[in-house]
Amino acid sequence: MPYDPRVIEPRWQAYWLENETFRAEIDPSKPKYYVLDMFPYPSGDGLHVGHPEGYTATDILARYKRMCGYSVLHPMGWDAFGLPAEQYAIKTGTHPRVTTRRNIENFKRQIQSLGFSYDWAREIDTTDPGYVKWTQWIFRLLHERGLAYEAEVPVNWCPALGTVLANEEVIDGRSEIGGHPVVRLPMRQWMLRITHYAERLLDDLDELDWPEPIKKQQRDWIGRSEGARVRFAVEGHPGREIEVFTTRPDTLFGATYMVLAPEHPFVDEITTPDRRAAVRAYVDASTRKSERARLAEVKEKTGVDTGARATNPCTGESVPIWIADYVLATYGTGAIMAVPAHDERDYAFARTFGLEIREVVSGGDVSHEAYTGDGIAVRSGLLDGLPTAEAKRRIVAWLTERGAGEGAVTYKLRDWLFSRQRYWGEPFPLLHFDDGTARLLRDDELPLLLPDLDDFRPAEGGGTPLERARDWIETVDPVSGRRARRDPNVMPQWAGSCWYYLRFCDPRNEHVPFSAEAERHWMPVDLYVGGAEHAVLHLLYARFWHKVLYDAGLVHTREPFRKLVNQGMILGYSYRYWDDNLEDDPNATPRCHPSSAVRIEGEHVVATDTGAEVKARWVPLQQVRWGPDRTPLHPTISGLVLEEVVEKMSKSRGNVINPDEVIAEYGADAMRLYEMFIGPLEKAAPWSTDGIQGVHRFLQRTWRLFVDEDREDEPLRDLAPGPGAPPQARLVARTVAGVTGDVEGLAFNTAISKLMVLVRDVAKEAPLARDAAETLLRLLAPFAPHLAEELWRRLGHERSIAYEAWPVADPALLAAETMTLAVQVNGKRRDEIEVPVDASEGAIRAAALAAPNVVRHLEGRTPKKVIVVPGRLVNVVG
RNA sequence: GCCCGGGUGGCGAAACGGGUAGACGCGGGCGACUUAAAAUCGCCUGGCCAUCGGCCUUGCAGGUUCGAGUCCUGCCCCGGGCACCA
Repeated sequence: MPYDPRVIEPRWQAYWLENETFRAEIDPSKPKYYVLDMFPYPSGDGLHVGHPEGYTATDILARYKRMCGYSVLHPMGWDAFGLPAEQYAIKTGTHPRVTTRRNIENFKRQIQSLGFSYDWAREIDTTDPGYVKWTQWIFRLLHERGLAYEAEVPVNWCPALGTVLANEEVIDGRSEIGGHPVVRLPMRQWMLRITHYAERLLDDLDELDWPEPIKKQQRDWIGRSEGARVRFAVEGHPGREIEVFTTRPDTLFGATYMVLAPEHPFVDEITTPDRRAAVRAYVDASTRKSERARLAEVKEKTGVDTGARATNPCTGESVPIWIADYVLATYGTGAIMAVPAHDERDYAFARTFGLEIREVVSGGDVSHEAYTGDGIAVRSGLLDGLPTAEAKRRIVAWLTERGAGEGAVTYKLRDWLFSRQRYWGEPFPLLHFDDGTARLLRDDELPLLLPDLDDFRPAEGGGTPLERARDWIETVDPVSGRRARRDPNVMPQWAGSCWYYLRFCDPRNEHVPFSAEAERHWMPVDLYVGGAEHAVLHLLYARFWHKVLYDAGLVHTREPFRKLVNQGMILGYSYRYWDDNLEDDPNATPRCHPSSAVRIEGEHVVATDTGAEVKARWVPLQQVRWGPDRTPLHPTISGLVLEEVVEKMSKSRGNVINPDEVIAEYGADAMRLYEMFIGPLEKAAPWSTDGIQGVHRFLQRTWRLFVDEDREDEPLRDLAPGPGAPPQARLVARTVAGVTGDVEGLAFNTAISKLMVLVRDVAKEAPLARDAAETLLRLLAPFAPHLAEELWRRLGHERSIAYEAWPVADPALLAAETMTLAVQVNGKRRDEIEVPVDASEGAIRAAALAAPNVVRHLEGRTPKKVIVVPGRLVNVVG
């Protein structure tokens, strides 16, 4: 039979499942390796070709490590709470549980059809009551440790989604999901005190083998600033002091006014009667203003004078106190000392309102811009003549001595807003009483499950969906018999993904979230692969929970993920043209234009000939007609040339590739191979329908290397016993060494190219030897496991190839007898020489100078210098 | 605006401490097999000039070096992150 993945792949997938080939077991005699994928949200669209990229990479490594003798933990599960199932429920009335179950089944079928070596006995679903129980248990732990609290905070309210969002989920004043407008509103919410862990979250990044840009993003997000807190007495309000945070205490002598955030608690109290109306109007306006509106006005500073004044602790000078929304209530102390000469924002503000700009650090020209660099302190009393660093030290000591301030560290990181006004999430495991107290549920009361609803919209009057379940919300505490209310909020989707990697260690435990034994054996995760979009969100939250669990003695490592790799996105080719049917009228007969006949004019795109505005249209990949020279053409409009664009796959662009179709046509092994061959794992690259042909041919060629398709009964080819001819054995050894190095370095694309060379050349000169054949299959097994298993079986092996030993290259075979050296004359390659590997430098030099093209290019000159680079080349300078 | 990545053939890419630029694959060309096509196999395929051969070429312009895709300086373009954080 010719190579037919449709027959052999399902057969081996069934074999692996039946035999539990990939069951992970604690085996103290072996080193362990935990290789983890970021588990997916099982969406209704099913898998797209982007998912299997990371999954294939981790699978290759898992299979490789098993063959190297590791006990490998390689699990898969579902991050199954989330918005889409809930929105689908609102539209159709289908319970999210039903949608979720259906989507999981589809995802699982698709993932299994790729032949990944997951231990399915460890499958996790974050919506499963057996999992929710422990997510709630960990929330209780956070609460017990003082890390969960309720607070009335200004939140990011998204009216379209009907919920609040974490700061991290708001991009440019719009929701990350859907791009809906977000406004600031004060609301009572659950918060997690991630800020308590800011320092450790920052410091422990150093020990992690993560991409530097990701670490930097986390460092920037945490945003540590070193400086000082300084207290300014408010005049006429004895005992009242405004505390500010500054990174430049050395500029204190240049503080010519102060600014409070409009939300600052002192505003009402200190505002003078004549300023009250103006201040109140400004505060009202700025609370109503959306984050987006505030952002749009960054260049124009606004603010009002409160009429109050404060005393500069250094100069004793009286300075005015203003309020302005360029000072953020949520950072530092919500108040600043303004030093317009040395801060760009204060400078702009001072210019707008005619406030004094006083230079206290030399080095710039403050008459036309703020000078923010270091310099020598001037007009600063005790600091005069000191460089910036020294001046900072001196003034902090001075302030500390007088009790007017002290050195301080501040972070940009805010506490984590942890409640959502939604249905499909984990309920908070506690009861609220009328007196404002609350009781966390005990172990035997967990999990607290969601009530059933048939309407999942927010309740009337601004309530959450859960408030529709009156008899669930209104209850009686079985412990005290008191009337109680359940919390109407649910946890955000991040909750489940904050600890799933721990549950994978011991997924069916009913008594604890995971046993100490399992955690101690498997943790930390040795390799974690997923998309870079989780750089701050998931990865920061999970690290935070992990540290809390560490402090509680439940895990033994400070960090959960030792090595992190971000796979690049798989992009798609889309095909574009333009028409003037701006209203999308289905009955219109629009004028169509190729991209070569339009131009961009500001925000709009117009046709070059008429100047009429046009709109982009996409032709789905399957409908594109191919002209001569592979020119993409519109399927029906003759002569309309389409523009090929590489972009993110999306339904609207018609460039989505369905893995099911790829597998049906080429098989899972080809799909796996192509996903890896397309380029380096970390890099984004477009999926090419032609490209997969190349790896498919490689698999067919491999098949024919073993199976004689020309004969009627298609037998296995005769294999020469033993290691084969020396050149063959050397090629095999070189490939073993190369592929091993590439796999260790996650360079799967080059590993595959080396396998291609091996298959191409291994039987070129001599018939295939048995040792070479078996080594080839073992090298291929992690990449194309179905084909490798099938041929391994046909070679007469009873057991799966999955636990065969990974081959080791014989060093004797790696060493060649002669080597070819390039010879350059004045840096340009002119000839090459063949010399024994152990040739002396003198012999190499002589051979190089004797090479015909070298003689010719030297034109009789005596070489000034001959550089011999061992094993590489010779450069003759003359 | 600031901070990260990244620019190498028609395309995806390779080149691991500066040492033969373009491995491997796609696409393309030529040939073999075939009544024919597909499949398969073999050869060629960075550009320019050419008889031997030579010149140019890793976004652009410089520099260091016997030698630069790789190191340094300045600039251009693309992708991502942050965005009044005092």
